[in-house]
Amino acid sequence: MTTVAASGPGRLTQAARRARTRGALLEAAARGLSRDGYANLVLERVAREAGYTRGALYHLFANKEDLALAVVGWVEETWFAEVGHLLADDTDPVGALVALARGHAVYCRRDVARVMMNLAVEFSGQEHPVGRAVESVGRRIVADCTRLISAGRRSGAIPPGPRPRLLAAAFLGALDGLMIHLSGQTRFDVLLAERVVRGVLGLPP
Amino acid sequence: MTTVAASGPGRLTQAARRARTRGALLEAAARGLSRDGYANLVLERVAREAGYTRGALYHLFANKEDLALAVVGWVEETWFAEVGHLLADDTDPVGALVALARGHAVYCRRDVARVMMNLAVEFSGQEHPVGRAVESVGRRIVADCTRLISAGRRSGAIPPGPRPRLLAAAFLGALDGLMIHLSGQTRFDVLLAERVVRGVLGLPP
DNA sequence: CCTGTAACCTACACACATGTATGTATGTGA
DNA sequence: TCACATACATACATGTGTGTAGGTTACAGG
Repeated sequence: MTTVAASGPGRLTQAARRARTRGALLEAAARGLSRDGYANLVLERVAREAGYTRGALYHLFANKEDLALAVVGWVEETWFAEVGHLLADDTDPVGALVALARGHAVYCRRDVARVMMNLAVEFSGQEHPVGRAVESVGRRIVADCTRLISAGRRSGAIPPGPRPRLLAAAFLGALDGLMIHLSGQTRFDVLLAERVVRGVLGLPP
Repeated sequence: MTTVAASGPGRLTQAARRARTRGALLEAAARGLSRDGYANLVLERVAREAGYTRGALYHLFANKEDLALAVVGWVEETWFAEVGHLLADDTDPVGALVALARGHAVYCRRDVARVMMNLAVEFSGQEHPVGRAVESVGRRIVADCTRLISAGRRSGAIPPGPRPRLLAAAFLGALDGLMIHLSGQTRFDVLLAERVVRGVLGLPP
C-alpha cells in the first residue's frame, strides 16, 4: 500500500491529481476556444473556470500555444473515436460518407465542436503552429474522404464532376458551415447534413 | 474658381482628400479583417498598408470598433449591389436562390468576402457591436431567402421538409462554409455552390 | 498674403495579457 | 518522521496595442 498511498475519500495520488487538473483545464480551454477563439482566449478565465489559477495552468502546459495544441489533439482524438472511424469502411463509399455527415452532425451538438472551425478560420493563411495542427487534422479527414469518393466514382455510385480531392474539401466545408449556423438546432441537423452530402456529390435526394 | 481650389495635378480639395484617405483605410482594414479577424487586427499595420499612420486613422474613425463597423457597412453595401439584388426576384424562387448561390460564389473570389464570415465566427455568442452588425446583415439575408423558400414551397417547386426559416439558415451556412474551404479555387466554385443549394433544398441535381 | 481650419504625424500614458520567479502546502519514499 | 519532489498560488516583469494630446503641413476664404 505504499504506492496506492492511503486511498481515502479526498486523498488522491499525484498522478491522479495531475490528470484530473489537466482534464479540467483542457475542458475549460476547449469551451473557451469555442466561444472566444485563440486571440481572445484569456488564460486567467480558463483557469478560473476550471477552478484553478494561471499558476496551475503554467505548471501543466508550457504556454498558451501548447494548451491550444493539446486541445486540438484532444478534439481530434474524440472526433475520430466517435465519427472518424466510419471513414474506414471501404465497402460502401456513399453509405460511409452519408454516415459520416450524420455522425458529424450529432458530434457538433456539443459546443466543443466549434473549436476546430473557429481555429481554422482564425489561422487560415497564417503561419502558426496551432493553425498548422488544425490544418493537419483537416487534411487527414479530406484524404480519407477523397479515397471514399474515388472508390464511389469507380463503382459508378457517384456521378462525374470535380475531382475527388476538391469534392471532399467542398463537402467538408459545406458541412462545417452548416453545423456552425445550425448550432443548438438538433431537430433537423442530421437530415440537413445528409442533404448537403448528397447535393455536393451530385446524388439525387 | 474659389471653391474648386486650383485643381492642379497634386492639388486636391479637402473633401476629396478626406474621401480618398478614408477609402484607402477602409480597404486596408477590410483586407486586414479578412486575414486576421478583429482581435488580431493591428491598426498600425492597417494604416501603414494604406500609406498613412495611426494618426490619420484616428482622425477619420472614432476607434477600432468604429472602423470595423464602417467596413461591415461597406461590405454589406457592395454585396447587396452585386449579389443581394437577385433576392428581389419573386417570380422564380428556385431560380433566384440558385442565382444567389452562383453570384455569391463569384463574389467570394475576392479576399474581402471573408470579412463577414470571419467576424461572424469570431463574435458568435458574444455581445459586441461589431458582432451585432454582422448578425444583422445575416438576418436580413436569411429573411429574404426565407421568403423565397416559402414561395417555392407554395408553388410546389421546393419539396416539403424543415420550415423555410431553418432551411434558409442552413443553405446560407453551408454556402459560406463551402466558399471558405474553396478559397482560391475558381474552377468549380459556381458549380459546387449550385449543388449545395439544390441539395439543401431537396431538389434533384 | 494672411488667418483659421482641417488633414495628418509624433510622442506619450494607460490597460491588459502573457510568461516567469518565488513561495507554500501536500503527497511520496526511505 | 524526515528529506525531497510535485501541485498549485501569488507577485512581478515585460511586451504590445489602444486611445489621446500636442505639434506640423496643406488647404480655404477674405
